[in-house]
Amino acid sequence: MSVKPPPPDIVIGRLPIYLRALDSLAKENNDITSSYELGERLGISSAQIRKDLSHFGDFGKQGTGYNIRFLIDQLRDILKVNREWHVVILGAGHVGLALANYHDFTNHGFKLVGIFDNDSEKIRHAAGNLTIKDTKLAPDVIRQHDVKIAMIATPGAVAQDIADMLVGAGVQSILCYAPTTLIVPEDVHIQYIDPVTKLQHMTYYINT
Amino acid sequence: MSVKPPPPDIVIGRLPIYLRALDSLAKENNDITSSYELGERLGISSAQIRKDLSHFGDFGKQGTGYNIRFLIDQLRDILKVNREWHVVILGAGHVGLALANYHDFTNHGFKLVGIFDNDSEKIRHAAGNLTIKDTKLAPDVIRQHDVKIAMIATPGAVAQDIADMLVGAGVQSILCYAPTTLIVPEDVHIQYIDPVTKLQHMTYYINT
DNA sequence: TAGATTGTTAATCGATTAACAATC
DNA sequence: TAGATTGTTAATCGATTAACAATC
Repeated sequence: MSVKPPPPDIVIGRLPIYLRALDSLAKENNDITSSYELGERLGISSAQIRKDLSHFGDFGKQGTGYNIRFLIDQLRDILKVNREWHVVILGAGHVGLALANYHDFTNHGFKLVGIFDNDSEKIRHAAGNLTIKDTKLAPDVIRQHDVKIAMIATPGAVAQDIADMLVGAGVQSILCYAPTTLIVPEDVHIQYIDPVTKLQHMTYYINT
Repeated sequence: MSVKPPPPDIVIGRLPIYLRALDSLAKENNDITSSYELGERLGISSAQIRKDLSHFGDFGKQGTGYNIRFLIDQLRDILKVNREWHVVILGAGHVGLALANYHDFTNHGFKLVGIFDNDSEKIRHAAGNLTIKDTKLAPDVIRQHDVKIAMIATPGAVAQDIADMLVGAGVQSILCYAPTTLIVPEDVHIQYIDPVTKLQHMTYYINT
């Protein structure tokens, strides 16, 4: 008896990209699309798109393609983004404040429920719809709002301590803007957003 | 006669992470390190680190490990970050302004030489050390300062037009904060930073 | 029906890991 | 010298692609 292996993480990572492209096709008043059209828009082979989707079900029709609304709904189910998630921000510097004002979170079901900083100068000031609170209060807020997702926008030097605190309070997903690698238990997922390392990746290829 | 294949892009992408870890080891007053220690810090196998580095040279000593200062210098050479790069920002919303105030760019040799927006309300206002200029002026500034790197922080809907303009003006590397996939010539490199797709990648794994 | 496009298989391609001789 | 760690090889593992029968 063979057990079906879980879909590869690299495939999971492409689903949000597919979803974004489908949303934009829907906004342009299309009803159906094909793996070819989608691949064209994303610079991905049609075979890869079909293979990726086949991990989760048969969503298309031979000869026709994919119903866009239907595929959007399926992907939103798979990714669990068909609900509202509560999110906290740690650090209220320029990055944290930009995140607090980023409307695409709300548009996609990510509701900000807290922003925290250690700096008493910043505490009680506004940030988007929120008021900056002392970092000490973060665990309480996380538990009260059943927060599973946090964004770290602190200096690199304190990011690991913050991550430990978040994990202790029940956070399972961390979006890390701090320029450092975090060590967390393996059931906690991290995505890194460090513009400097991304720029350094590209400078390799620049010919002057 | 066999031609050595170029190092894989996935390896290039890890070098900045190694560099960052080495910088932090150096700051802690270490002189040497090993592939084991580095792997420990980064959650990467020591074999992978050695293999990755071996694409570029023999940087270590058997029995001893790697001289940190030396390896940092080598990696900075390889990645071409041992010089100053001029960078422009397109879009002066919250994200663009946060980027204009992000000091890690300057610390790593990325010098901001322009920030642009279409909104006449924003033009002539300050952003970090810069003054926001009309987007129409971007091609001139890019050519004057020999800019090869741009960051797009505009709404998704205009990002492709902006990218076309940048490529036309000579930009080879684009860091894209706009939530869309860009189509560019193959000698132009793009890195995407879309927090929403990264969050959606992680929600898949959350158990409630 | 004829044309189009899926889902899937098998082949190819590429990346990671384990193991170890070389050697500091 | 003995212990440690590299650089490299071969084996393993995993991801992508090409091709096509199935079928709408």
